[in-house]
Amino acid sequence: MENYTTLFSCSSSSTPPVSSLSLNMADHSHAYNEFQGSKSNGFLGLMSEMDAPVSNMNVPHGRSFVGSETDAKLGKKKGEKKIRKPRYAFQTRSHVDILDDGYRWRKYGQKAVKNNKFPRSYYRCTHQGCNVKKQVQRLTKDEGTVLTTYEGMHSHPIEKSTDNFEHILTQMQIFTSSY
DNA sequence: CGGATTTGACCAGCGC
DNA sequence: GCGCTGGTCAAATCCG
Repeated sequence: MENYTTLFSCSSSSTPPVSSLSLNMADHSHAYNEFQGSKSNGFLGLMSEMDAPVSNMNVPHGRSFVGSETDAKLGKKKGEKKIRKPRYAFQTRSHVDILDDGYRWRKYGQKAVKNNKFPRSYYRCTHQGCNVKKQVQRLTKDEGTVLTTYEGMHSHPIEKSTDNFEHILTQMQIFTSSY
């Protein structure tokens, strides 16, 4: 699991506690049955999908990971204001958009995107002072895959048990920003 | 009754 | 300069 953490840190050289992320993920107890019970097959099948080529996502090519992110568009103001936070994209094989990672999210928007016939949902962490955002979008190509993009870092302990999240992680294909 | 969703409006950046 | 697109706000609504 450490390797995932490494991936996270790469683009966030300037971003603070990468440790918190890994910590949060490692911090768990158990709520596994939740997934085993209702969504069962979803993640199991994912494992096999795992080594399958990820090509068909909207990531341009090659540069699927490593923080190249930032800059690009968003003409910076005067040299430092609009620094875009690194974003971490997870492509997950699941039939449910709601991937509960243990944090409490409040939906604040939904938008239809041009290349997807499915809308993209915008969520924000409800914890006070924690403005971590994430957006969930489902791939047109196969609706069984959702792309979750996290932006920012949680500055507080996780709110519910996430034993399952660790499992999900091991079965996810991880990318970082740049698309 | 309080907090979470929904949904259309609004806004800013970018390409043409 | 205009229109398109992505991202956010906020009022109305829903639900426990």
